[in-house]
Amino acid sequence: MDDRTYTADAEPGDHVTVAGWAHEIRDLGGIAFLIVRDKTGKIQVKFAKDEMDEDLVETGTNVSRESVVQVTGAVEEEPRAPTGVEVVPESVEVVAPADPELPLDPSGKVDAELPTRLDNRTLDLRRDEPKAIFEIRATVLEAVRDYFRSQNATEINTPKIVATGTEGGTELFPITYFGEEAFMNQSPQLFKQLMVGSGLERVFEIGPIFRAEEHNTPRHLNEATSIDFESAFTDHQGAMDVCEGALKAAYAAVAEECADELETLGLADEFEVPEEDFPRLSYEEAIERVNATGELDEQLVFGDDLSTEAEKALGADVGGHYFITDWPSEVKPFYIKDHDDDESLSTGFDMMHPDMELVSGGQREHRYDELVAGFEQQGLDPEAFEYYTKMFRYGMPPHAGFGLGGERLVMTMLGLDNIREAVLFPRDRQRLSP
RNA sequence: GCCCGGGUGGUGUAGUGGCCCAUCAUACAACCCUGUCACGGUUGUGACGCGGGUUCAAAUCCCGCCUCGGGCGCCA
Repeated sequence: MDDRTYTADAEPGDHVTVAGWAHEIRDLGGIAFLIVRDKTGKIQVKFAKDEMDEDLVETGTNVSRESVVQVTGAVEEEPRAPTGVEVVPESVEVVAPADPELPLDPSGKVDAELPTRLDNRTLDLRRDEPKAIFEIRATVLEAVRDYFRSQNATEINTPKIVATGTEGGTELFPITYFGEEAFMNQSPQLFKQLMVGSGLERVFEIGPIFRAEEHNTPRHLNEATSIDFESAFTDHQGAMDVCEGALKAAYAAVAEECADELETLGLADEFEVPEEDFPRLSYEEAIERVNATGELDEQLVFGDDLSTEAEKALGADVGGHYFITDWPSEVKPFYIKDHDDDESLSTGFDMMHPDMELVSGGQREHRYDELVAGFEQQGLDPEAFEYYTKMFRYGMPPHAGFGLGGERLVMTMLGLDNIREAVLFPRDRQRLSP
């Protein structure tokens, strides 16, 4: 089967073997057409009943839809065929038959709802639109990886099974580890920080994170892909620069390499690579701007977190990606450093898409005494994190970084209405299988 | 965690007390059709999430369960 020809590569005059799925069979009486679909597209196979071997015609026109078929024959130019060429078959083999009743219709004549599609993801991904999303997702991940490498960062992989949580706050999935209590990690935060104090200095990781929150929204997952970056000898401004660069690199790569996929998703005309610098609004400016929109019933005051409603009002007002900086210290976790000249303000930042939060980052607290004090202030036991705090006693440089939600990046980039569209097999409150 | 809203053939739907042994599309089966490209035509197959209740009468109203989606909180 290695010598098969992709349907997109079949040229008139070629003698080929194409293999793929029976997309559709149209029997017009004396003539019938079998449409074979593969990764690259579709090609029509013609059966002229009077002129061809009866068994051949029988096999070719009685295949059930979505069966795997292999067709060998001559490729002919044919203006009446959908792609301008068609295969005149010499042999047709049903490699793997499909049951006639399909749980969803890959030809797209009848829509299926998301849960049905996720239950039958394999069949769903025979359709062009979901397939395009994952081709684009792969391009996004490749682009950010290349970008981080160009920024002299080293790719790392940190443990997903851990003894203690990262920030204490969010719910963790407990597991049993050889009889001991353990958890699925909610973030590589602490480990990537340990690495900036190592000889690697500047690192990134693209990997899964696990959060046991029982939220049920179109923008949350219980297993998500986190795109993390952390660097020694930089501050929150430097981290924001890299964050912005990574996001722009992802958009640029998709614009450059995924024209067909964008076309499939109906985004060819509207897709834009952000060119301008992302505005960096301080938290204080942000709440003032939200209040000025008049969209909210109650005015925000300093110290309030931004509600979903507030985020949307601000996003609509700004109209593109932007940062919110200088958050009040108390709303950010202990490992975020406060400003030296104003301890009530942190160096934490969020990067926002007009529709939702994409990134959270900041300069980290690298001073041992302050870090341990931070643990205590948040009611956490520094002893439990000794593996982490200890390393701050042996020369931990100033550093900063961020975490970017991979699925949210793809979701906002493509205007998907549900984050589950951006994961092959999403894990959410209701879904553990497939 | 709190609060809403749903579950009707394989898939997607219509149907708010009798007009429903349930509509339409697609699928599937059979037949007809020599250029389809959502092929077309004829005939047929196939469903009210589960349990209880109200009523002369329940897909439709009520209760419980199961299950799914969404909003908020929180976050990436």
